[in-house]
Amino acid sequence: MPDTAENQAKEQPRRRQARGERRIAQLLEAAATVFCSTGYTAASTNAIAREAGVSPGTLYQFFPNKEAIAIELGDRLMHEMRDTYGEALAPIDPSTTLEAAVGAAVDRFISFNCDHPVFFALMHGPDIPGRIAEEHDALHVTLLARIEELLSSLLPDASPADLSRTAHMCLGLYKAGLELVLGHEGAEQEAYIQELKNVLVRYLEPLTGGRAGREEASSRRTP
Amino acid sequence: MPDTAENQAKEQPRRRQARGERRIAQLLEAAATVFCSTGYTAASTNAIAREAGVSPGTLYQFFPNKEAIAIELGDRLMHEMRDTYGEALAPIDPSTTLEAAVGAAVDRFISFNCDHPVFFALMHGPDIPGRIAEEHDALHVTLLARIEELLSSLLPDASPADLSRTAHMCLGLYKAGLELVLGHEGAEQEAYIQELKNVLVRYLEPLTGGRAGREEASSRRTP
DNA sequence: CCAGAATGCGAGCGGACGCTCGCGTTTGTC
DNA sequence: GACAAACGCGAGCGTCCGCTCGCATTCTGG
Repeated sequence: MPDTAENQAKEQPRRRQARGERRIAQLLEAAATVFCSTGYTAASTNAIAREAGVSPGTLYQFFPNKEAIAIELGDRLMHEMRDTYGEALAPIDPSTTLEAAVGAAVDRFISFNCDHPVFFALMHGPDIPGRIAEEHDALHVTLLARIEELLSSLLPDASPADLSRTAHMCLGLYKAGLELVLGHEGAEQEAYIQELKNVLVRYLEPLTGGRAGREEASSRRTP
Repeated sequence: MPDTAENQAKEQPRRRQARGERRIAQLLEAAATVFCSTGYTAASTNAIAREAGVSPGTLYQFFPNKEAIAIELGDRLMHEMRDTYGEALAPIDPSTTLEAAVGAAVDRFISFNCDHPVFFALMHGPDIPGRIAEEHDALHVTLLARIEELLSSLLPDASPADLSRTAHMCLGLYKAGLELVLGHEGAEQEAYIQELKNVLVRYLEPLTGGRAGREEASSRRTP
């Protein structure tokens, strides 16, 4: 069964011109701006269209409804996020310090969230509709699994329940730190990043029993 | 100038019957339920009235608008909160352990938030209108000042900027832990409370330089 | 017991917002 | 150049929701 017009109704039911792709990118960028400043529910499709400099009708030429805009935006962010956290959490190099590992992971995640503030806005609102929440949960679960995997190499004698709880704590602590980091700029922002790293390192350090890294007493005070 | 009908227009412009006070309490309770399950913006006044078993008109007999409901609810929570955190953060007893001080404060705050889940719902939504955000900010600032005061006795040689940053971190960490605590029940919830305490103690311990409490190496592992 | 105030009701107003529809314009294809 | 399809527009439809209004019922002071 080759690609007839009927059976691919869900994939690309419509042939896009280059202009259309540009409009889509433009609309997604505008949506990101509006979502960032007002949140998902409070953002009106008319406002998004206005921000993009097009009419409401044009917006609905490319998106079936408001939710689809957030879905598509979320999808694209997810892909970038997967790349980023792939880089951020992949190396389980046992020769590195806990401090260095945490520092690298935090730096990558923070830079991603600073580059895409809409990610935080979309994932933080309690008002997001079903589909986005599902995707968020999916990413959340994947992230937790990855963190658990990393932690298991640091804490081989922890029970699965403890491991899961510790992973949840790490992610929650990161989110809390992220909020503070995004709320400041320049030197103060850098200071909060360092504090976040301190929190994570000091939280995890006593759990390792001196297994990871050579220097144990190196993260005492912020220089 | 005694209380004529004109000059007290903003205080009690209307004499309430006992029935009215009951209705108000009933409506606030219903509002708390609805706010908890759907958030502020998504909550409709008709839904609140329905939850309370009264008509929309009756609701507007006692509240001028939707915002006023949240304001009043917020005000009552604020008062209870002030009492609670007054108890929770008041004793700066220098003879107690850092661990004990953190543990006591966390326990009191957690129990307050568990008793009034709507507090978390109202304070966490990014959709809250002006007045509530103001009150939230006011409480936030007061809390931070209180935490800073406590920290200054623990870290006498820290700069004001460091003190403020540390206080912000502590509050952020607490919020993160609270979210996890509220998301679990029973033994798992208790475990998260303990983890939250561990995070705070381990974060603050290295900063004290061994000033508070007798035992320094007592909070290593969760029993 | 009665006048007036407080309480209670629910249909419905006004406006905002998601989304549609008809029609004109641009672009790709032969 | 001609035809179809994709693009673009903006007035406006349907709906939902905060809130009002007129009227009935219950309470309270004198």
